[in-house]
Amino acid sequence: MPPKPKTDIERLQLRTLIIDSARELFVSKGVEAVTMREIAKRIDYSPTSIYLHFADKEALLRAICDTDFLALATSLKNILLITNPVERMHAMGRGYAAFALTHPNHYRMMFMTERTPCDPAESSLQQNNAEQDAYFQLKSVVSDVHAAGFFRKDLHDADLIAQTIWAGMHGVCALQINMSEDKWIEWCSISDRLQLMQDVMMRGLLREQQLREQQ
Amino acid sequence: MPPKPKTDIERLQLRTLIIDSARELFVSKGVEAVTMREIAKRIDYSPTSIYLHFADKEALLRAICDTDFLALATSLKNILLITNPVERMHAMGRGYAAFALTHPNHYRMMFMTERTPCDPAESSLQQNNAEQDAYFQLKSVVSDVHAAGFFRKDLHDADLIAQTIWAGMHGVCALQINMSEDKWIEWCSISDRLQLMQDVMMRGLLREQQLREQQ
DNA sequence: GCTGTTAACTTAACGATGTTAATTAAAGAG
DNA sequence: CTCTTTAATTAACATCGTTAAGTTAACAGC
Repeated sequence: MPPKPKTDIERLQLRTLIIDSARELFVSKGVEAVTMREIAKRIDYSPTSIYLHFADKEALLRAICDTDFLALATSLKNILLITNPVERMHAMGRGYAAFALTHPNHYRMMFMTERTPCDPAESSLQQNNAEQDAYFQLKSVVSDVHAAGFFRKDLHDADLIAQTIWAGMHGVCALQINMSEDKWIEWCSISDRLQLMQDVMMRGLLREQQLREQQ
Repeated sequence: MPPKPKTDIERLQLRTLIIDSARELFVSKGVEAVTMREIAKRIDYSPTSIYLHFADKEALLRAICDTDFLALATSLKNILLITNPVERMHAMGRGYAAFALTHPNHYRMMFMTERTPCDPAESSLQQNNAEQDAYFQLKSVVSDVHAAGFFRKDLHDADLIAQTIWAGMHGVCALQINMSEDKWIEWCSISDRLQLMQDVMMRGLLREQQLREQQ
């Protein structure tokens, strides 16, 4: 029963319906449960209809990723309002970890799964937009801390600092998501691990004087 | 043409033949290329024969993992001979990253892939064996540094410290393996990122006096 | 009003995958 | 020589992503 003409709006609605249905499956049952056939069943279409909106499964997953990247940036937005730059940087780390640990499936897909590299040109998100680009948010905060002269004197590259902070938080979150059930390791509590990582980052990056003041 | 009796040695030989063949495929073409049928073709057996030695694909992959965990511990063994404990801890970090980045496929499977948690009871490796357990190696080094009184005065839990160091190195390596092709980020060189992470860890964990001496 | 053309959608099918069931062949035991 | 056991095989199943070939309905032009 296929009526013919569909406005751009209707096409977009169906597209987002597919994405939402796929995400529901994904969140509740993990990435393996996301099959084209199951998605189709949920929205009462045939599996092949999905291919009218997405080139393949990979493209569909990347569309989900895009909305998740936006969700991450959105969840961090309020933190940018904190005036003290060091405190803001600290809060960014906490906010990032909170997102990762409350949405582990999303986080895994975004940062831990092998996937064709994300090209900004093909993304629906705007790079260097403070509302959409979480890396830009982090880099901005790092730049502010640097402009205030709070980093150690040999640290100048905002990208390098941002990527190191990211790596530190990512390391804790990724191990937690992937390995926390592993019986080989006697895991300390995730809050202790997060706190020590943040502490180490601060001590390792900031001037001593600045450390005392934050205290 | 199945001759009947097989000694335990022959059974083990075939088992390791399967593992080796699977690993070859895995290393050269990635985890997706590892199919039961392809493995079987390589060793001139039927696909179902593999199931006489492994319960399922997951078990086979875990067997590969086990040999890789051993390979990691072996590659770090010489580092334990370094006398200065701080230098040893530093070298452990470098050695770990070197393993991760020269065997990215293995590293991904060991630490970045969703898999049923590893139970020490079912592993072929011995926990807390300095030749086989890389985490034990790290924890030993951390304990030595702690015993020497080189950590900051508020740091006492060797597990917590080890897990934080691990998370820091893992963060850098995991982002490199998974995201280094991502065009969204202007990645700094991996050597710079590794060095800053190690630097931050040292500054964040060690007493100031100890930092100056290492300099 | 009839007739294409085209868009939306479906059914059928292909090839590949992990895995199980049923079967065969050979070596040893009695 | 028969019987059991074991290594291995072939056949098959269900499921997956994906493509090809149809089907139906709305619009355009005459």
